[in-house]
Amino acid sequence: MKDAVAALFEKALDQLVEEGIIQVTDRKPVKIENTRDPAHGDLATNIAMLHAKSAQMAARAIAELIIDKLPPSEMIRHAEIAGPGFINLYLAQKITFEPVISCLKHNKKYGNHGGTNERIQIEYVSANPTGPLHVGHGRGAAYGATLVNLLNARGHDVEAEYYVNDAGRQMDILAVSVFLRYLENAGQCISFPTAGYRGDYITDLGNRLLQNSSISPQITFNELLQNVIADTEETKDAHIDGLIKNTKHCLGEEWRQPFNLALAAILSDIKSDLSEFGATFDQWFSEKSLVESGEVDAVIATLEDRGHLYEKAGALWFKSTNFGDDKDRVIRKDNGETTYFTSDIAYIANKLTRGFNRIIYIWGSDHHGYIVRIKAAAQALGFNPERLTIRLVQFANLYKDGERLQMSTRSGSFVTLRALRAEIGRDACRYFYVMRKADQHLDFDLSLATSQSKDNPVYYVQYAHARICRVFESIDETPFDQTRGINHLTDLTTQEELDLATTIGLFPEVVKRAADGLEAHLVCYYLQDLAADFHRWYNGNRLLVETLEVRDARLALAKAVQIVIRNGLALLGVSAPRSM
RNA sequence: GUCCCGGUAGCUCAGUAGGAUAGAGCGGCCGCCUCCUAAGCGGCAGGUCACAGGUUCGAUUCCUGUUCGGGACACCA
Repeated sequence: MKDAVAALFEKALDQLVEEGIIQVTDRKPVKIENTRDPAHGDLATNIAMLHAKSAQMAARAIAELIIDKLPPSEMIRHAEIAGPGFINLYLAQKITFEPVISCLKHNKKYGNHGGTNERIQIEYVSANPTGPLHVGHGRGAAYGATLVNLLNARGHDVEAEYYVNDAGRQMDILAVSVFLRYLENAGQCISFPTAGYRGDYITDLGNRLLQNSSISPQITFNELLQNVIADTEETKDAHIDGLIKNTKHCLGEEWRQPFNLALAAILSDIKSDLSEFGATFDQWFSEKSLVESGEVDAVIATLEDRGHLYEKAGALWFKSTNFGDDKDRVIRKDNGETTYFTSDIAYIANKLTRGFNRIIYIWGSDHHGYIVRIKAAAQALGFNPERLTIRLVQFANLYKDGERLQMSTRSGSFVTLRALRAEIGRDACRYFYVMRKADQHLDFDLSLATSQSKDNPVYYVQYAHARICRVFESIDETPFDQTRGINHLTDLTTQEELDLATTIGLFPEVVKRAADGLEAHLVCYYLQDLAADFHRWYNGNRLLVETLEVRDARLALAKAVQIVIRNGLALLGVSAPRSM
């Protein structure tokens, strides 16, 4: 519709130039904007001001000429010059209600856009499977899941993926932690390493290992301590590495039992947690599979062939400084092990050859230093780094009773996502997590969120939906006739009704902007605006009036609001309750 | 030291492809239920958009500098 209006202005401008009335050396495209203030009409354009300079005329004079040449259209009721040279447009009332009709027609698809043929992969959460998800992961999950919905609504072909870090040292630490709890459960006296994982879930896993495994229990903790440096603050890493080495040696093939048990149990917990949270994935990609398939070695060879590697101090380095990084990065340590970064390079290579036009990563903001690095790797492998988009999510700070809660997976004193959901519910969780810009700190006040008070904006939006449902339930005798309602929409003349229709019309644009800019929070603000428009209208006007034409027109408008709220909340993964 | 993110109402925050009188929620004050859910609505008060330059017809928005706050900078994952 805006495009059609813009075309009218282009035509008028063309004519003025053609007739030589104005000379424009720097022609700019016409932009039609929504007005912020109803006093400025429905739409506005600054086209006259943009050309004032090159035409060497006053903006208001140009505006006058343009309005003069504007081709007649039934869309525009009135055009006027305002302020320094804006042209404000008042739409025909019929046009104002067009979005309502469109919304009723498309229903669940209202707000969606046509297919773009763009294949996008989005990777999110990807937390190490070393423990349950905590509230910090929750934000990435909520943000990523909402983006998946938004990008789908935008018409892209989206694939969501979780990268499982099931290889590497952290997993070894996990396995040895479980094994030590196993020994402890078996009655041995152990001293648990400082660098081990300490949560209760580790003890539970140790217990399960004891009950289900076929590990021969002769191994003693003292054996594992052979030649291992003492566990002090300075040597805790070397200490646990020694324990890992000895445990692997003592257990041999059986090492896989604590390892696999822990991985399977924790991953399955993460999967169900995310699923209950409404965060879905098309693919769970294993880091281990990259190692086992030889892709890690292959990518090292490729980098070697391309001349991006060198050796120094016994380690193999990637010359990432050639691609803007501020220092080179180790690919293979002097002890022969590859680093997590090496796997990441193999992973990005794998992703980039799977046919996606665009690859989106959602990372915790503490990873911001890796952006340059991963793009450098992509570039070194011959790919265009522009295909990668990396979005950082600031961790959420959790507050309770005005006090900030400390979180640490290692110490076990963290608050899990599961616990958070249990306390405040999925809806409030999902909404709160994304209502702030992702790269901003989020203070998550548990006391406030658990209070279930009206301060919670999610209730405000849901309440509007529930109210509309109740209205429809209260219809007596003559049922709602949508066609009759649509035919009489122009009977609705109050400012509240016109505002609502206009706001409904903004929804597809909001979806587009939010998807294109990866800004999920826009949906929250939009829904709060829409709900506010509705509550204002509802409060001052009775919907179920005697005159059926007016009643059904109002019901048609209310139904459109209901559809948009439902669709908008669905994007956020929040339910639209029929009653509250 | 280098690099990110930010500084907008008492508080928490929206708002930039540059536009008109800068918005919302909460908190404060004053009102509104014989009526489809008052988990709601209306009104009032509250601002040198951190500071200083620059670009522009026009800057909260873009550029530069300053300042303050948060974070990141491993042969860790």
